[in-house]
Amino acid sequence: MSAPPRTVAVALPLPVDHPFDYAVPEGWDMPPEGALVEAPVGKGSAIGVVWGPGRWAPQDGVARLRPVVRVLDEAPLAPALRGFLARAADYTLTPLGLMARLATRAPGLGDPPPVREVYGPGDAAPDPATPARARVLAALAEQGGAPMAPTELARAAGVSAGVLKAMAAQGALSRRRLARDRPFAPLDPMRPGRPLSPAQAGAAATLRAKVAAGGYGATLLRGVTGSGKTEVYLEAAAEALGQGRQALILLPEIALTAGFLARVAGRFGDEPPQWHSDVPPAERRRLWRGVARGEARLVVGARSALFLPFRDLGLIVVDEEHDAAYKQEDGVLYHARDMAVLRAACEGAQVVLASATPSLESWVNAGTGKYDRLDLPERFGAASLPRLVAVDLRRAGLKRDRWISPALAQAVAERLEAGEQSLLFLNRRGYAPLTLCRACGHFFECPDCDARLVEHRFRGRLVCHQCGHAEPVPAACPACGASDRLHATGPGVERLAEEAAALWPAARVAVLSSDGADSAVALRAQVEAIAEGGADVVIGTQIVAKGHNFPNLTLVGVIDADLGLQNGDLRAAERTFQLIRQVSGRAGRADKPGLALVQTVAPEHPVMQAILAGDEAAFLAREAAARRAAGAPPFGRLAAAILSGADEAKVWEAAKALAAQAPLLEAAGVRLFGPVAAPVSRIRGRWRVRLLAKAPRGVGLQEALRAWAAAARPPASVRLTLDVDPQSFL
DNA sequence: AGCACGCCGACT
DNA sequence: GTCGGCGTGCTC
Repeated sequence: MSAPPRTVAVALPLPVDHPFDYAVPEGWDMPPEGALVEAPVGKGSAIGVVWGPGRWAPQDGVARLRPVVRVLDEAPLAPALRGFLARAADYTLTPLGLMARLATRAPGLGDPPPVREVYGPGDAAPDPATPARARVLAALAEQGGAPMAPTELARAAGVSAGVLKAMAAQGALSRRRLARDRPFAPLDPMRPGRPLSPAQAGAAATLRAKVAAGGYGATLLRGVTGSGKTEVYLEAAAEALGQGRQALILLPEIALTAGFLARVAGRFGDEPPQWHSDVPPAERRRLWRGVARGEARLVVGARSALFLPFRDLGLIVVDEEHDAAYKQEDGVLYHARDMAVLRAACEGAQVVLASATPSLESWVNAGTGKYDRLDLPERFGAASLPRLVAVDLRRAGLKRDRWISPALAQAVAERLEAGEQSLLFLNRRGYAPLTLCRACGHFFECPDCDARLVEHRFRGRLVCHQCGHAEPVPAACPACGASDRLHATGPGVERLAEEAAALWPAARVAVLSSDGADSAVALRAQVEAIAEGGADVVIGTQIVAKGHNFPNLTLVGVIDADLGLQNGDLRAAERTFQLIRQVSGRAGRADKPGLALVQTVAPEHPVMQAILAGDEAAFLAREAAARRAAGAPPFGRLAAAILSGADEAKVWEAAKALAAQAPLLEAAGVRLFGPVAAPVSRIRGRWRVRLLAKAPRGVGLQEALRAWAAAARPPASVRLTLDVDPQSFL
């Protein structure tokens, strides 16, 4: 009788779609499925997840298996989480190990928990009993014998650290190690929250009942800005916590503000832990462990929080579910909203998608009954939505290089007079999108990308918005040598600020864009400071649309409402509708009605008409009909194949080879379009060519794509990226 | 993803 | 005659 093979299959963070087998050393306990292990890979080692028993057999040709290095002292990933990772990997065509890494991405996992040393009273009497030693014991006695940190004790007793060391050595002091990690503040689901309106109370009761019933369910929670969606889904979170389960609230990163955390604290008595890119390593580790142990009950986080190792997740909220920031666009490509629904299904949890302007996908899913729908009709606190008025730019009589129409300027002046804030919205960073030589027509382009350089006058640089390349603005044209002929063409927020300063010299003008701060935290702080009254005229890109309330803001001016409609993107109309709705929703609070002036060259455009009429249902219905007719998402499915490489000819060659394998896709019911040069045909020196696969619902799109990509594997110098459900078509 | 092995140009 | 470019393939 030979002993059973002591092997495990380990999912490793490699771009290889199968787990690797390892031997478990004799005398070790077999690590359970889901355990985190360190395993040798090539020269080094990596942290992986035990995915099952090894499938190795002597005849497989592998001479020997290398042994696992160590089993990390962390909770194994639960079956529900592993199931989620496997299905997410399958759906997004991502190697399992790379997907699993998202769930093990806390630094220092497996390290012993951080400890601090403390001194308490010892068993022995000090010998000799010097006055200094007596003072030490007295200082401890004053604390009731509670252990103290060495520095603290030494200071309290007025002795040096050496005295403590000597006392500890002879047993006059006891040395203990305490966990340094703070415990998680208990959150009280029974604490009464803010009073709810009847509509809120009804929606909250429905969600509570769904959470209480247990099991999977999905709800689209729809309500205009200020309708109190947050209070409603916090009730659902309270229910999950009351059941002893955990809850996760996902927000677009920029919406994770102190204001939001304070609202949660208002409901539960303390702030919940947060998870986002600016959380420092030690705190990430503490939270990862706290979540795995079930000690952290409610987590508020950005999209990557979706991969935390919850022990018993009862609820996921995806706030601002329509937000494009939920799509992860590099590395592992996934849509956090869709993955949240998948995770909820795997966990037997409720998922709530909340938005004032739902995505068409979620709207359709609610229409077909795949999701339930809850509407919060009126604006909480009796304020009304802002009045939306178009300003026809064709008749506005704007002077050259001016972007603020007289009507808008007049409205801003009135707000300044009244001591109220105005917001001018323009979704363009920098000073001007194009810098042109008026003598020879030369314009500035990025040396590494197919993109114009954007002038950033505050920084005095020309910047590439694709790769970050920056160069100083020259005094003379580099092509023809003409000086003083370089002309900034078109508007950016910085230029708008210049115009605003000229129009209203006494006003405090502030620019809010992602260029203004070097971390997400700093940016949030900046938004908050301005919202609290730090400026009279706020000029911002789309970051002002997200999440934050501007209590004293009564006017919104949309500088160029047509901007988003210019690219032929599938979702251009939807995005424009959502963005303008969200931005205009910033105007007006409880007692001050708001006004939104929408500057456009095409007020008769159906999208503009829908925005102005505020008729969201009609807009969505029309958009849905158009997408259905085109077989576009969510009625059909798309996947993009992007080939990229430094050698343009090789990239095209690889793209044509893939296109030649189209019959493989056609046979499975998937149509292939392309290849075409990507709209941004070169980024960071890499040429990019796109293909688009389109399938009706119900067709095994991923399966077909896998076979197709395998049949025409591009050479190593060309990278193939498969993007299932692409959101961006660049 | 890293990393090593493997065939063709500028050097002590 | 070698050192080194990165193109190709592997990692249990």
